[in-house]
Amino acid sequence: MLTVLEATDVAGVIADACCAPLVREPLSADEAEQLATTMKALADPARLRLLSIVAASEGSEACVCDLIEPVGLSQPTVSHHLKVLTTAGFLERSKRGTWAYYKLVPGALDRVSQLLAP
Amino acid sequence: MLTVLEATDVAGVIADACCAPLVREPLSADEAEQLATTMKALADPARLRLLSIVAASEGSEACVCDLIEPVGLSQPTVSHHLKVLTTAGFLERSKRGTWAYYKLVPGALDRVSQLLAP
DNA sequence: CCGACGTATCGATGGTTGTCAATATCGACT
DNA sequence: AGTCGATATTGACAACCATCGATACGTCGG
Repeated sequence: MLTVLEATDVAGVIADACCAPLVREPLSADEAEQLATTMKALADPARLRLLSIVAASEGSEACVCDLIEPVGLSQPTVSHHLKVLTTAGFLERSKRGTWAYYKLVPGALDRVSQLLAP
Repeated sequence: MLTVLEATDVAGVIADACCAPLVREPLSADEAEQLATTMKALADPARLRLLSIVAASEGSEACVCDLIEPVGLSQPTVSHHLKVLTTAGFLERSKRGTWAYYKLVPGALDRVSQLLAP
């Protein structure tokens, strides 16, 4: 855990006009490692469901208590997955009172999408 | 290993005009499982490098012998990763003589890209 | 101040997976 | 047939990861 990466430069690689980075030229070892880290965050069914539930919520925002029952996992496990998604830059956390709200980071998914195809 | 999925319907989910499936409505357990399987194939640095090398080759095609040295892994390991990518629908294999050529499946990456963002 | 509640962290555990060496398979060439 | 070269499969092992129960942390209401 905790191979971090920043939210705004999803994998340190930018798509140009021609082609997506993946198919333009061979990835370096470092680039591949970073992209893989990002993809790993999306390579889990629980996390994908969490993302989609958050996305479909009011204001693309949901609190942990609303997420536990839909995904059918324990509260610690849900908390863990949310942390992974946050660390990967897909979600951002804001605490209001006792509750923690998770919100989609605008453009984060789009950037990953752009890395794969033009 | 060997949780398969077909090439042409990347995750059994189709993007519509409005939103990508991921952000449109909550994914079902099955949909999430299938999408996760697809993403897992892309969540490894060696496989990403293999994909990018194949993509950057003549005719988006390369034989195994050309891939071993660039990624710096053993031949069996490379063969394994190529199989994973093929099973996931990203590559297709064609044997010519002693050599096995792997080629990008047109549109496969694009479909995954569409699943993540409009 | 104390109990109740929502959330995060910790420790343990079972399952998955990336890797390699060894071996099998298959095609080509003599 | 026999050998060699390219690729795939097998078996084993270490590292990683998803999950849970137990617990700690913070915040609100009495």
